[in-house]
Amino acid sequence: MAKIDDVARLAGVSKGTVSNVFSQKRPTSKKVTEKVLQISKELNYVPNHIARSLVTKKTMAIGLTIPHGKFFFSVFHNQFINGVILEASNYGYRVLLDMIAAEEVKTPSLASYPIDGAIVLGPTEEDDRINLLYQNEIPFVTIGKIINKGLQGVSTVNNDNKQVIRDICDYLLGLGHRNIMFLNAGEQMTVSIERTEEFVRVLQEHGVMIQPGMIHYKPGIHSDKYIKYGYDETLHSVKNHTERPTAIIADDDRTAFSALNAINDAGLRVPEDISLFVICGDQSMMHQVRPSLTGMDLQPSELGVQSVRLLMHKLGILEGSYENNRIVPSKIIERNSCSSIQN
Amino acid sequence: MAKIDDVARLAGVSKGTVSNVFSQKRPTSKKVTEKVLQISKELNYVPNHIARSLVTKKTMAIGLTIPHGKFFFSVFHNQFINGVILEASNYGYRVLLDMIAAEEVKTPSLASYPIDGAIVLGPTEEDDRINLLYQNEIPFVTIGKIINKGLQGVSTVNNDNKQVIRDICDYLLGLGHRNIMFLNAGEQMTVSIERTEEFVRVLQEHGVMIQPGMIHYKPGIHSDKYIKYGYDETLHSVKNHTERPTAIIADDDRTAFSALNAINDAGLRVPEDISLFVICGDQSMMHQVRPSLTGMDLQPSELGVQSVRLLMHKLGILEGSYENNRIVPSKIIERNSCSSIQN
DNA sequence: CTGAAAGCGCTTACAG
DNA sequence: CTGAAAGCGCTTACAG
Repeated sequence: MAKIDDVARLAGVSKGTVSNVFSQKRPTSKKVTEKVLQISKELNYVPNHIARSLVTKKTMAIGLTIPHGKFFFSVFHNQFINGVILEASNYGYRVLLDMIAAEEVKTPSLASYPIDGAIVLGPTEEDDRINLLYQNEIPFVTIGKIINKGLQGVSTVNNDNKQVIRDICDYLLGLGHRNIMFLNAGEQMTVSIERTEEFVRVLQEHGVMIQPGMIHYKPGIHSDKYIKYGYDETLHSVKNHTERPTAIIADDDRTAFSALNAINDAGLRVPEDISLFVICGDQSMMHQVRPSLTGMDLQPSELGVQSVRLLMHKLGILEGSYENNRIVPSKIIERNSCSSIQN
Repeated sequence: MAKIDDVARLAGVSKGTVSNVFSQKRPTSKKVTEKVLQISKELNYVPNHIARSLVTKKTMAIGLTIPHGKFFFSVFHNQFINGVILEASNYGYRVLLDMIAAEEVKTPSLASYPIDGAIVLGPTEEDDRINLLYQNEIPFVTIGKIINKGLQGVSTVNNDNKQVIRDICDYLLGLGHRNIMFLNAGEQMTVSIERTEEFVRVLQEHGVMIQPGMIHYKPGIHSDKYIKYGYDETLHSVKNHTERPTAIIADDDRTAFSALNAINDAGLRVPEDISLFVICGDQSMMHQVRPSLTGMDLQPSELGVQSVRLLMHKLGILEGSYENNRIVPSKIIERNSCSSIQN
């Protein structure tokens, strides 16, 4: 590969000038510019990104750290990543997919991360990934709330989980439902905790007592119950004819499918007998299935876009003041799986 | 951030020695090793990845180039990427998500790609991304066949598209189906071309004439017909009671849903009236839906793993001889959407 | 608008 | 097993 010296020599200019033609950081005369460009094309020259990075201290890449595990990608993550890549490319940034494994954190014998900043997906309490970034002084943005008293100026992009649940409950209560079952996400996740709190609060505001068995949590990803989460819980509750729920809130589309199957297997129908609401699912899938599924649009792609923008602010690429905690709005998309209760 | 000079000075050794402690490329005495490690820990020192790359000419990153567009991520891509990341991390490699836009290719004013090799998803004929990689002398592996006479030693990982179609046809023919509708992928894709060829061949071998309207192609992603592909085609063919298909092969799960909806809307049932076969879909989704969908398991994750291995061979990381074109096997997963024809 | 030179933080023959 | 020095391919004050 040709290097800057080759181009400089053949173009009869200095290395600095060649550099400026490509970086545009200082003006170059039209004549010189053309000559340099022509020679570069002939030599198939392109500036070496690594060498440039070494002096500019910028890699023009952001890391997207994803939780370690085999099944980490959901449609939600998908769309999120989509938004991240698209927005990052607007600033000339590339995205480095990073799956920081636990072992890696313990043996930091590796070279420092070649990224300018990071976006952390699914942060947990005591998150090693975050500590690592913090130690290496790499600016980062987390998706979802992070509980960590030690760290200062942590930036977060998130849906308003409480508002989401409030909206859903208001919607179902408005349809006359009083007995609502909630198939929540994993118990240890901060999002689940917030949701449950708000779920209980809203229902109590409306004078609805929380019964045992009304709230369930998704089993761990390595549990064999993981894959059929929603089925047994629904079937069990539905068989109880006196107190059976008239509406079910499902964490994601897959859970909703399981619930739907259980309802059908019990000889009941959605939405005539039981309404079904999906918090987080693939919109086009929810649209195509019969009955089509009413649910929330959490705008994962927008979450991705906003997290990149926030990071760009922290990196000084984007100027102006900014809010360290951004909320991405969500809205209910009504389809055919919820109906008002028949008395 | 501390640098190698700081560590060397405080540890009372040369930079070269510090370098060796971290890289392990030359032996260091236990005493020196411990001292260096201790000082490094105190200073929070980690070798600078960029500086290292500049001299070693290795970035320890591979690029995953994905087609430009807003909806590029399907479940298939998902799982594929999953396999890529997991396998790459086994060799200490990171994955740079790259969405080479058309404009970018035209203005190569950007710095050379900081990657050691690349995996190209969804190559098309006359693919600018491939030309770019070729020009920059970056080793790459394509997923799916690439038609390009000019390039030598191109490596490819792929399913055996013809075998896939042959297996599917054999399966359906074995169930007694003779009138099979094929909802294929996009017309311009090499995979579609191969599939159609084989579809026609197998059916003709069994004495089945190809009728007009038996083979359809997925509209472009920006077409408004894209989202409902499969519905109109199915409804139209199903209404024709004398010649209606008894089996439908759908490119992906979404297309299958559309077909399923059309069949139901026409008052028919799957699989009693019409069998439905999915080529490429999310297995767990296909499992959960009712009726559960019989289809192919293309092992996208394995495709990812194999493409990384092949690339590692090309990079000289993995030794030994290797086959430049790898085939990942696929198998039929029988569920409840196909049944033998009732005469 | 352009050039000469120092320097970014490492690794790697070379020598011992 | 260790050190001194050159060099990886750029950018960037500094000077003109």
